[in-house]
Amino acid sequence: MPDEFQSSKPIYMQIVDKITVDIVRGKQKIGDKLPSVREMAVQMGVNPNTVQRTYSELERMGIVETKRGQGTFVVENEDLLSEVRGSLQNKIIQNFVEKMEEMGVTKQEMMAYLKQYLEEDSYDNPN
Amino acid sequence: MPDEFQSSKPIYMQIVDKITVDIVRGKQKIGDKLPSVREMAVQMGVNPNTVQRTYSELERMGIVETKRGQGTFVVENEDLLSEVRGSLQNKIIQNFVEKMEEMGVTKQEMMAYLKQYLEEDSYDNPN
Amino acid sequence: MPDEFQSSKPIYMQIVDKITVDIVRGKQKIGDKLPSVREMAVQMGVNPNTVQRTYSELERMGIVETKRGQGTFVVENEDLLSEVRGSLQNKIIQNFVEKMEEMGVTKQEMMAYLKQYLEEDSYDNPN
Amino acid sequence: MPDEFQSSKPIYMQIVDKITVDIVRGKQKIGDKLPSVREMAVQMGVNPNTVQRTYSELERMGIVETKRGQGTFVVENEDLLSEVRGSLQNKIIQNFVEKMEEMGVTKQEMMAYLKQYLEEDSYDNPN
DNA sequence: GTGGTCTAGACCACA
DNA sequence: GTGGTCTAGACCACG
Repeated sequence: MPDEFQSSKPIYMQIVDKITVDIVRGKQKIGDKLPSVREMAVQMGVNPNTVQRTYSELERMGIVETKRGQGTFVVENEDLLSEVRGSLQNKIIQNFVEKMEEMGVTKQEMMAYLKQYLEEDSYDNPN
Repeated sequence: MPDEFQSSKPIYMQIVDKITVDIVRGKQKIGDKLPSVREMAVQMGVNPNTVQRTYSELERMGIVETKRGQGTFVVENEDLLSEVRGSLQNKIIQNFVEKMEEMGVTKQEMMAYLKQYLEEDSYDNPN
Repeated sequence: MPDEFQSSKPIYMQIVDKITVDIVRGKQKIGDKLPSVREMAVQMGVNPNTVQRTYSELERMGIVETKRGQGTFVVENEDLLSEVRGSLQNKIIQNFVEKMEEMGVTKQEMMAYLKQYLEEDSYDNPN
Repeated sequence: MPDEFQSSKPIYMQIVDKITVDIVRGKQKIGDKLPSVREMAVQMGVNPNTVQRTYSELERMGIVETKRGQGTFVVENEDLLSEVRGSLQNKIIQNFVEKMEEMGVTKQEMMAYLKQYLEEDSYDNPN
């Protein structure tokens, strides 16, 4: 099995992921204006073109819309955002299960280990 | 020069991870001889130097030992392997929890979502 | 410096086209007074200078005439307007045929496709 | 009605259109390799990045696929290409009908004018 | 000021 | 050699 070593995700996609999470978990609210391309470029320490590409991708995904000469805004469509949120969570769970199965862990064990981990964690950080 | 963006893990480390998993989950048993550097290089489709670095790293981690003129063998130390196995699993769980928390998911929800996912999955793939 | 790519037609020419169509299809009748340069500029959301150039061009084309102190009027020459109308229609047809030929569509097919399109369209919008 | 003047389509989209037509009408056959990004850039008198963007868009549209280190190829899916062809033709027809209607031409007249135009054209260029 | 496009030139992983 | 990403710096149309 030659040839399947992951090269790092492109920067503009890493930013896409970051912003998507921010939007989906409500850190950026519906209708909010995102920082301008140039601002965001400075914040991220990246070239404006890279951010531009990020914003294009976000628009293509439909979770952001741009108004000419005004800026880029979180789309006002709660349903879409919910859907994206669900899909992201599912991907995380799926990844987790796959990796655990690869380690030879059964489903019952996964549940047990997770429960244990969360309970230990709760002494410092009760929830 | 942005620096907060992850570049891909070096290939030799990706192979380290892969072999570690193979050993820890018993695909490579205690005392087994690993393929020679050249063989492994062919199998992985990479340069022998890369495999050499991989084996060095595995030896440094203590889960493999080289016998001059004979080859590279999985170390005969069940306790160590157990420890490594536990540590790997913990890392996977930790990563999962962090990502879910980043999405604003509470611990209760994590358990519920995972349970649901595993149950859905079981129709085709009962375990 | 690539040069074979169309840059957008100047705005004043786009307005020329628009007004020409309005006149030729009778939305602006023979002898009608066009809005003043300032009015039209507001209507179109452009600079008055731009409209000025538009009116000059329309006058050069002969389909409009300016009377000092009174305004700009559609020329009272039905024949000329007919001619312009025919020429515009011909340009549209020509453009259509060229594009279809570029797609490798034969003349018979053009007729057939157009007929089909118009008939489908007629369920909602009979004419 | 201020504000609807067409700015020229971006160069990379003009190239997209051009290549799409070439593919769809069979000038570029199924499985054919497109010129490399750099070659095409020279041919078109354009920056390689612009062509790169064109190729990305073509891939996004699904009518082209790229093989790492090998090149960009026309996708081997006759059905998809047929569909695209139909859609392009429809767009041309639709544009034609809209413009003619804007000129106050009825459907019957469109058919008649087109027929007449095609027949006149046939003296030089019989088909 | 905003987003969008384009060029020039560079570096990367891949085959 | 191929496609893909990134930077730097420029210009545009828009509100």
